[in-house]
Amino acid sequence: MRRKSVEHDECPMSQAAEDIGDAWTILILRNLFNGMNRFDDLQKHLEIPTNTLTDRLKHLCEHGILTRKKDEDDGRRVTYRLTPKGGDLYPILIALAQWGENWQPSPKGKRLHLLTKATGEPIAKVRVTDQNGRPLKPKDVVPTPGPAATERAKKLYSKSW
Amino acid sequence: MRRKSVEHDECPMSQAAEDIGDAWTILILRNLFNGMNRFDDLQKHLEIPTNTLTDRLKHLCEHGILTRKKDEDDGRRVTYRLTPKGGDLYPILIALAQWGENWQPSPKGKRLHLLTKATGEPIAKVRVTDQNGRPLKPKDVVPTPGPAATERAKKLYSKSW
DNA sequence: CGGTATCCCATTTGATACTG
DNA sequence: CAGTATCAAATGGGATACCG
Repeated sequence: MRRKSVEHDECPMSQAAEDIGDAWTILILRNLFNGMNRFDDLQKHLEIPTNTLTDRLKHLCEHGILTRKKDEDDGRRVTYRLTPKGGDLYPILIALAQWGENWQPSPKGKRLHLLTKATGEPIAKVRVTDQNGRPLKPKDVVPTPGPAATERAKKLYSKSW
Repeated sequence: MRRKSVEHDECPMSQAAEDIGDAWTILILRNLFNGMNRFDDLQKHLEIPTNTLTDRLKHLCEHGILTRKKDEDDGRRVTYRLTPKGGDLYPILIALAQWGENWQPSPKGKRLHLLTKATGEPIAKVRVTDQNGRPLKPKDVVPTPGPAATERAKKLYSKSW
């Protein structure tokens, strides 16, 4: 989406969404987290047009979420890998998966189980907590504008609209 | 985004992203979590075109994320509120905010602090954990297709591509 | 107040073909 | 293998005007 009226760096939330909120991008990241890291594996598995895949990969590389490296043995071969910044998207993807599975269930049952490798138990639900691990609801959290907050953000959080 | 080749209910992750991944939608949800629940407050604060706002609100209502209720006193007045399904998006929004603040910092400093109301301390970083609260990395988690998984998903998670 | 209805235009999508 | 090039078609964005 291209917007005129909303400054680009206004909100860390929507800025993040702009970078990864696209559905193709989410699918690509999902596959990368599962170890699929070559152009044509992605293309075949997702059935994504090659130019769209190029576009998304380029965008992810430019934003430091992926690295693109040529294989040293085979110069034609390219590998995409998650950077630390990319790897840190993991909680977001898992939270999306849990929400989707929970609230938009398939009539046929579960699509995806996320199990702890060590024990085989399901992982915990991703939550917002305080430093001691106590769950927090929206009303328990105070969003406070920092020095780089826009006027708009300050307005929102001061509730003087 | 409209796609042809990817079945609509394939992946809970990308399906969730389709529902809320749009940047306007994220901004609207953010404002709703902050208690802004009227059409024209949203419109003025976000400077979003009215038809786009209508579109996003309708979509969110149709997907059970918001309710639209007319004020009993003033029949002209309408209020949008988060449903439980909508409220459960909170961890996703917070995770997006934390990632954006962390990895796409503004040169001027922090834009948003998220503080625990009870203590004033920053909230914890949203993480993926096991049932005992121990942090899990992608390699510690086994994604397992459930009964409703598509062939494509099974293929991905079996790594036989 | 809370929207609809139009309109136009920039962008994006996906198909197809081609290349180093 | 990993893309580029091209292109027609769809779509979505935003401005403006209007309505119950």
